[in-house]
Amino acid sequence: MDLSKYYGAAVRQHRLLVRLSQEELAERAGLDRTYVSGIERGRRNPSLRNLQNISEALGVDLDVMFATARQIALNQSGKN
Amino acid sequence: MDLSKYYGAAVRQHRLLVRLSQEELAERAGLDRTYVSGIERGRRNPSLRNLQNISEALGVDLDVMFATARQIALNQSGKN
DNA sequence: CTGTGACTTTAAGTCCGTG
DNA sequence: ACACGGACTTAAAGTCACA
Repeated sequence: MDLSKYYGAAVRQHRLLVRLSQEELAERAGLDRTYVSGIERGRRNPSLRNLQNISEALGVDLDVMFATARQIALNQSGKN
Repeated sequence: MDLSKYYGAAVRQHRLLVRLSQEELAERAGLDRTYVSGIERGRRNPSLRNLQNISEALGVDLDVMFATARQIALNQSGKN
């Protein structure tokens, strides 16, 4: 199972919820814009430190991020 | 805040709960034993893929792992 | 505003050992 | 069964020009 893909989707979902652009999120997290882009598309395998940075920038705890990721994964396989 | 420290404590807590040694956990997760040791001591910054590998090896979802980590962090600062 | 490939630098992760 | 270290290989971090 490709978790990075669902994690990326969760990041995007929370980012849009708080109406940030990738650039704004990147700046808040102290990361490059293109790196955040890569994460949202599931092309990156971020380290714990960056998972935490992004979580804090979004104002969401990491466990919530991964709970969201799991929900997205379930909805994908459910295919409603 | 040093999340890797609390994440490491959460790994150890769940590992002891299912009565695995570090070596057994490492083998199940496809990782090196010294690496798992480093993670539990908060000296490592593991990637998402390995966070997932460890979670699966422990039979615990990632969001639960991080919820545990947060509980441990809270109990530390509470110091009851 | 975002996706993408290519790239260099840094850190992750392995393997050998010790007490 | 675990902590810890050194040397090593591999992958992630981090950046860029361009679509």
